Amino acid sequence: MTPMSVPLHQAKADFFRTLGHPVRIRVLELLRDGPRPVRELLAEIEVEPSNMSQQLAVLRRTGLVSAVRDGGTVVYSLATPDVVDLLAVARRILTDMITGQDELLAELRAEAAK
Amino acid sequence: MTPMSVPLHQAKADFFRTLGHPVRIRVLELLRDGPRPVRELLAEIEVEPSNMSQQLAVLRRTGLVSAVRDGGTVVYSLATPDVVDLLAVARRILTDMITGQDELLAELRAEAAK
DNA sequence: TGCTGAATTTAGAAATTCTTCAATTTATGA
DNA sequence: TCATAAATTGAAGAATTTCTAAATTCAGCA
Repeated sequence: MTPMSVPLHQAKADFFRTLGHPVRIRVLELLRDGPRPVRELLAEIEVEPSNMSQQLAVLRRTGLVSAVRDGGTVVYSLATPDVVDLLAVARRILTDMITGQDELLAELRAEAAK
Repeated sequence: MTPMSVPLHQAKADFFRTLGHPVRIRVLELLRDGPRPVRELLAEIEVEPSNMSQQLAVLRRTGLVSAVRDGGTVVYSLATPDVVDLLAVARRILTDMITGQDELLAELRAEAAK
């Protein structure tokens, strides 16, 4: 049996890890609605320009977004529309988990009221 | 229009970050096929028991898996079947992205054929 | 009780990631 | 050419995460 996919699991982990940053998540969500120049991303997300560039570089390296220079500005867009699905599934899971916590909280309250 | 709350983006990022580790990914994939005791997870994944416990603790904290004690062993299972969808979408994106890297691509295809 | 296997916890060092600041590139307009 | 805006890059220190090893908990059993 092949040394079963150590690099594959690493690749998957690396992929998810690039999503593990609030600024990068916000960028992807903004790009869901279409391409945007860095300037606009900076207007919507509170972060220093250099930090934004760093996070954009991470997304670029992973291949999730692509950048095109247009004169003085650089326009970013999603490299694949599949990212939209991923964010949607993630939101569904988070919604389920938070709902579950609410239910648990309700149970605790009911128990305390006895 | 109300800005999406900062804590929400943090929650999303935290969620993805818990997926950003090869051992944790591997555990979730094994649990896809059903509940398993820690002993079996250790038999399939090359990692020290204490390290495994730590990664399982991360998954537990996030609410992705749940653990039940059965005598001397502890059995883990997926907390929500949605995780399966998430892994599937992620694989689809990876397939698209790494078309140039033949080795990884072959492994992904082999996995899809199971 | 004392022993053993299974699993977790704790603590610390090692490695990685994040943030910030200064310097640099690229294009545009005076 | 010079100046400026937009964006990126590089490097350092701070903050997190990860890994390893030792100690601990828990259940079952001689």
